[in-house]
Amino acid sequence: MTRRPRRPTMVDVAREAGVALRTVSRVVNDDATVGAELAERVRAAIAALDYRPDERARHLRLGVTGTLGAAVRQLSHVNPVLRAVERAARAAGLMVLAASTEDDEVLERHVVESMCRRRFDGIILEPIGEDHGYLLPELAAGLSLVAVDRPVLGLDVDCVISDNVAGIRTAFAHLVAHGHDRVAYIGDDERIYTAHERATAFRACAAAHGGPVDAMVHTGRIEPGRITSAVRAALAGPAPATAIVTGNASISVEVLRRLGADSRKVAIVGFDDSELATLLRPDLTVVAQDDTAIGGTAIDLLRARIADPARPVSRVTVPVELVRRGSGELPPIS
Amino acid sequence: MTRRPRRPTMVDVAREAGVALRTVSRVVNDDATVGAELAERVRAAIAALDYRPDERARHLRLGVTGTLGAAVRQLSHVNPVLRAVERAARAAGLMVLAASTEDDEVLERHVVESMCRRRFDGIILEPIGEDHGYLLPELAAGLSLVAVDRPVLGLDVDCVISDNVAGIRTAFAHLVAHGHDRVAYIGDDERIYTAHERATAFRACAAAHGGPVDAMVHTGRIEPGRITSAVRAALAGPAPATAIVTGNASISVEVLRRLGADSRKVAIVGFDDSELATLLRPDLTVVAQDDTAIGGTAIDLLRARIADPARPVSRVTVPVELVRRGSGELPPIS
DNA sequence: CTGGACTGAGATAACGTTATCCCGAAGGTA
DNA sequence: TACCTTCGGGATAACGTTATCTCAGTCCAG
Repeated sequence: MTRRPRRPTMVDVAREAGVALRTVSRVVNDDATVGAELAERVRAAIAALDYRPDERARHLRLGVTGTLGAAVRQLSHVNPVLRAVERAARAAGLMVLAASTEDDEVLERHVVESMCRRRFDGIILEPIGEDHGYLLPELAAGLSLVAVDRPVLGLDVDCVISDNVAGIRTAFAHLVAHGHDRVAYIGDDERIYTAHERATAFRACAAAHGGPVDAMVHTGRIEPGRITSAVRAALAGPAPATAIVTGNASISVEVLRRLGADSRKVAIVGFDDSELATLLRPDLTVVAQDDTAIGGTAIDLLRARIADPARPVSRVTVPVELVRRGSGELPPIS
Repeated sequence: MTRRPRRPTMVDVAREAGVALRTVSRVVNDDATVGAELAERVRAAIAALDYRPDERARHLRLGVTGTLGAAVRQLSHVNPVLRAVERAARAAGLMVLAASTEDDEVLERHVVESMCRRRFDGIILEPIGEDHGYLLPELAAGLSLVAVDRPVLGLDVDCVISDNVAGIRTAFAHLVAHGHDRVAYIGDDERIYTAHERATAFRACAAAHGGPVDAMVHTGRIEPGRITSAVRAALAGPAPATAIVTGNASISVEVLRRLGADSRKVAIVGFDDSELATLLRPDLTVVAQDDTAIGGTAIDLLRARIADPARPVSRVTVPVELVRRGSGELPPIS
């Protein structure tokens, strides 16, 4: 008795049913050209042997795998876009298999190359880092890739991104409309593309509105100490900010953590919606991304790219929406 | 010119280098039995053609894919166990590819069967629902599977689960030690195995401690209305609870949302740690699962199962830990 | 010198599918 | 009856790897 029993193959089924290999294949693929009686015999043999087709062989022969890869920063983090991607792909009859890049350039490369070697039909990537040169030969060899959330720097690749500039503008204008004159921005490390784009947009708003710019913008890595000092700096001095715009959901959490009970005294508009937004009093006003649209568009672009590798590259910008919940409507207290 | 250029294969490399196919394979696999000069020529050809091995063919030939599947409830939810699984697998040189089951039995089956047809070496599953009969033929055919978080009901399958009973006991004892006599439990739908196990453990604690049991236990689906009435019921009446144990992280959030400012008046111990736990005042005392141990053990079990399909099934229980943060140390207020 | 052990590299057969051909039987018409 | 078409179904060749042989050489002992 062998330890791991060899799985039955089409040959086994064919022998069991007393037909040719090709006929089994026909039955499995619902080919109409096989007689009813034979088809029944084949199906019986399949059931008897508990035959399961081997997709590896199928994919090898077909050339196509019906599988999309998703290389995201952290699988185990909240990622509504990934959920939308899965759903859209499922609706299109494609399977999405995901892996984490853990914000590590080396790991990202490893993951993407693994997916390429496995000949996934296409890849959805949340790109990290600056150097994506390793993608060049893969793209040349026919890899279909769509970047999400950020573009692939230096490469002409399809991507779908939120309208960060409009989001920041909306947040800023909203606070100004509620009487705020001194608005601070606390954001993530500007080496991250999205963070940089948002910070830059904020600087432009602040400059256009008049008043100090650099003194109101605090960006850098998400570390407890940095956030604490950023909050302190924003709210201190002779002309403290009366409102804060935060650069993403994690920053919002950290800022709220620092503010504690003081969060009622300063107006806040956060970028990115999150579960916590409705946990606090007042609830958090946010600039929400349209996750469903982003995920759906990503799958659309990827399918189009797979269907026609020569089609022109498209970079889609998805609108964002201001969700008023109270924290952004507080009046200035000085 | 063809639209999608055929990727170069080993045959192409062999022709380019003027060697036999087998020699290319040897070079790719770092076989020492190939002369330095030839190896160099082959490597040059590989670089010139931008050759990338096709894992599909490799896996088909080898019989093994070096790939583990993870079928989890929601990819895009916080899931520290999944992260630990990925890391442990990576350390073992295996790739983890994950997909969501979305708490849908039909989808779970679809995902697992897809992974089986792709001949993944093994699968980590967060089982949902009651009927996992579809797994039987797969297991018989040699599928290696490890269940995480909950067992596969009715099937004798490896699994690794947190010590829910000990966790509830610890939480209960902790509150009693801080002077609480009337402790309520608000938990998830008991059709979910984990929820049922925790609720049952709580009932046992309450019964052992004396006093009402059923009146203190509120379980059901996570819906705003239900949580609201559960909280109200727990804190109302002639003998209101002075402390609450919550059944999981989502319940904790919802309960805290309902309590609002009142959260300072009732002691709370939550099951599952989460990011929000340190957002509020006082911070949330929780029974934390050892995610790293769970994920690591799951991979260990899976690898052992793959190596020896005949080994006895093991069901591992991982200890939990009480993390004191303030909310569980509040004195009773009546 | 010659025979055997060793060594590097080439033919070739798998792995489990699908697709291309081809053939034999049935049916219809001249 | 002979011929042409139709159609179900069987050989067999891919798909791109790896593994098992086999076989020329080279080197050294007898």
